[in-house]
Amino acid sequence: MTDLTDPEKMTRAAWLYHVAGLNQEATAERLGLTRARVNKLLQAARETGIVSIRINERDLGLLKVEEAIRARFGLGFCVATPALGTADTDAALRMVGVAGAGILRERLGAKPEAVIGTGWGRTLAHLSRQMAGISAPQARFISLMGSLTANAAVNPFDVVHALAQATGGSGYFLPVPFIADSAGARETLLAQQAVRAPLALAQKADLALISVGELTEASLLRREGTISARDVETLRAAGAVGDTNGIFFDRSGAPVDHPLNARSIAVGLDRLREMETVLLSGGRGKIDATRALLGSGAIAGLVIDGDSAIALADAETG
Amino acid sequence: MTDLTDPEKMTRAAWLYHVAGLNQEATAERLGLTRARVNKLLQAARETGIVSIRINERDLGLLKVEEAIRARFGLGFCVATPALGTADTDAALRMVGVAGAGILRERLGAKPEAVIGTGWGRTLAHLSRQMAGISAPQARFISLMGSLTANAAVNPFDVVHALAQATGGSGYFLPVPFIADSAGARETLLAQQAVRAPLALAQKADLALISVGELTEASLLRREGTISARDVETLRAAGAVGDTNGIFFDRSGAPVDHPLNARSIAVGLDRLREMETVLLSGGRGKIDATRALLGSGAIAGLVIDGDSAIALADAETG
DNA sequence: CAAGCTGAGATACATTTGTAACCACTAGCA
DNA sequence: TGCTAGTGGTTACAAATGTATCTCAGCTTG
Repeated sequence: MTDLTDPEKMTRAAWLYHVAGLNQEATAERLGLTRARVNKLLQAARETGIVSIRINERDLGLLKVEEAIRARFGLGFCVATPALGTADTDAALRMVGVAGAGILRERLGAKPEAVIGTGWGRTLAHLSRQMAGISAPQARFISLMGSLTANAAVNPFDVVHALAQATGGSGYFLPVPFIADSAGARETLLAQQAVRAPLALAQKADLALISVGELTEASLLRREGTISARDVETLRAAGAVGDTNGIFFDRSGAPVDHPLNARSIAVGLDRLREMETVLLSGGRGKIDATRALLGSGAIAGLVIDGDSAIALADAETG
Repeated sequence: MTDLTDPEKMTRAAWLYHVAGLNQEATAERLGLTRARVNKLLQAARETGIVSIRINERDLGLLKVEEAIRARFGLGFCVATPALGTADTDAALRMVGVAGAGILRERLGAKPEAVIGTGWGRTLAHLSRQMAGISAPQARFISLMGSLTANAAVNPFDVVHALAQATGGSGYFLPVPFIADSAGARETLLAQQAVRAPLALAQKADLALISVGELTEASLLRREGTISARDVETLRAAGAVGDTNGIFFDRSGAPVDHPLNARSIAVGLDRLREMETVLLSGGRGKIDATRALLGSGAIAGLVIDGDSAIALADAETG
C-alpha cells in the first residue's frame, strides 16, 4: 500500500495539520515522513474527501450565481444585486443602476482621464444619478448612439449630461437621430464632420456602459414610438430577440439582417468587443435578450439584478 | 461595520478562496481589497466558524483506551482524539472541540429540535466554531450557567451565540452573573422572571456540553479574575479539585461545602445527571479534575484528547 | 542476475501565505 | 481647530507551502 492511498495516513496527517494546528514540517516529523510526502498526503486527503471544508453559506449572497454566470459566458466579472424575490422591475433597475455606478466610480478612481461611453435607458439614467460627489474633471462621457429621440424625457444626452455634471467632466453626444430615416440618410449623417469627431471618440472609449432592451410591445423603444408595431413584427421575423443601442440581435447575439439595423446610428458590437463593455441588465423581462447579448462575446462585465441572475443561472445550468 | 466583522465579506472571501480555488491575491482582486485584508478576512472566517474543516474518519488506535475509560466510569461513550505525544494544550483543546462538534452535529441530525445546554471555556469556544453549514433552525442553545463575566472575551454567551449563528437556531442565556456577590443575591437573581424562564429551559436540555476546570492559579477562572487567590486556597482546603460551570467539586465529584458554591449560578450536577451530559476535556492539566467529575456519575459521555486519555487510562488500570 | 519500475527521500526553488511596520483617511470630540 | 482612535491601504519581509528534479532501494520480470 502506498502512502498516498492509505486513508489512515491521510487521516492522521489531516488531524495533525488541520486540527492540531501543526505545520507540514512538524506533521512530517511527527509521522516520520518528509514534508513533501505530508504535503501530498494532505492534498490527497482533500481530494478524496477525507477532509472537507464547509462554509456557512447564509451570508454568501449570490456569489455562487455570479460565478456561474461569469464562467458560463466568459465574463471578466458579474455583479448581482441582492435578490428581492419579487418581479419589481423598478427596484431592479434602481439597484442595477446603483451597482453600475459603483463600478464606474471605481474605474474613474483608477483612471481619472477615462473616456466613458454610455448607452441609453432607465438603468443608465439611474446610474447617472448616483455619481454625486465623485470628482473626475478630466473624464469624458460620450453617448455610444444617436441622441435625438422624439421624446426627450430619457435620452442618451440626458445620461451624458448628468454624468458630466456630477463629476465635473465633459460630456459629448452624437448630434444625430438614434435611428435615421434611411440607410442613405445614415451614411450622410455619419459623414458630417460634427458627427465624425465624437463618433471617433466614442469608438475609443475605455469603458462602455450599455443596457439591453427586449423586443416586445412593452419595450422602451416601442413605448417611445421610436419603432412601430410593424417593426417589431418584422424584427421578430428576422430572428431578433432584443437590442442594445438600437442594434437588434438574434438569439446568438449576432445583429439581424433587417432594415432597421442599417439605419441605427451607434457604436457597433465589434467595437464594443474591443473596449471594456459592461452590460447593465435589470428586470426579469430582459433575461432572454441579456443571455443573447452575453453570447455575442462583446460583453466584458455584467451587472444584473439578483432575481434575474438566479433565473439566468438556473436556465443555463439546471 | 468593519470589514473584519462583516460576515458577508468573510463568507465571500472564504468561498472564492476555498471553493473557487482562487489564491488570496486573486480573491483580493475580485473583491476589490488588498491581499492582506483578504488574509485577515480568511482568518476571521475560520475563527468565527464561518468556515470549518471536517475530517472524515477517526484515527484508529485509541479504541482500547477509550473502551477502558468508558467501562471504568460507566460512560455511554468515550471518544479520544489522536495522541500527539506532546503537552500542547492549545492543540488538545482544538481537537477536543472538533470532536465535540462532531457529536453535536450527530445529535442535531437525529433530533433537529433539540435543546442544547452549554458550558463555558475555550474548548466550547472551539466547538462552537466548528458547526459551519449545519442547519438546525429549530434547535435551541442555552447557557447552563450565568453568562456575565468581567472579561467578555470568552463567555457562555459567545458560545451560545456562535452556535445559534452557525445553525440558524435560537440562542438563550441566563442574564445573570456567573457568580453572584452573595448567596442572598443569588436567590434574588434566581427569582427574577427573566431568569426563571431560561433556567427552566436549561434544566430540561436534551444534551449538555460541558467542560471542566482544574483548580490552580493557571485555571481560566483564576486568570479571568473571577475568583481570587484566596478563593483558590479556601476551596482547596475544602477539598475541591476542580469545577464545572462554576460548581466546585472534590475528588469524588461531589460539590464541596464552600461559600462560592452557594453563590454560583448554574444548572447543578443533579440536573446534569438527568440529561445526556457530555464532558469535553482537553489538556493534561485537567486529568485530575476530569477523573473526579467522571466519578460524580453525572457524565454520560466523554470527549478527551488522546494524550490525556492514555494518561487517565494508565492511572486507572495500571 | 540485470534491466526496468515504482515509491519515497533529498534537495532546491518558486510561489503563496502570514505578519508586522508604517501611512492615510475619517469620524467623533474636546 | 486640532486630537485621537479606529480602520484599512501599502510595503516589505519571513515563514510556509507547492512542485519539480534527482537519487536510491526494493521489487518485478524476463
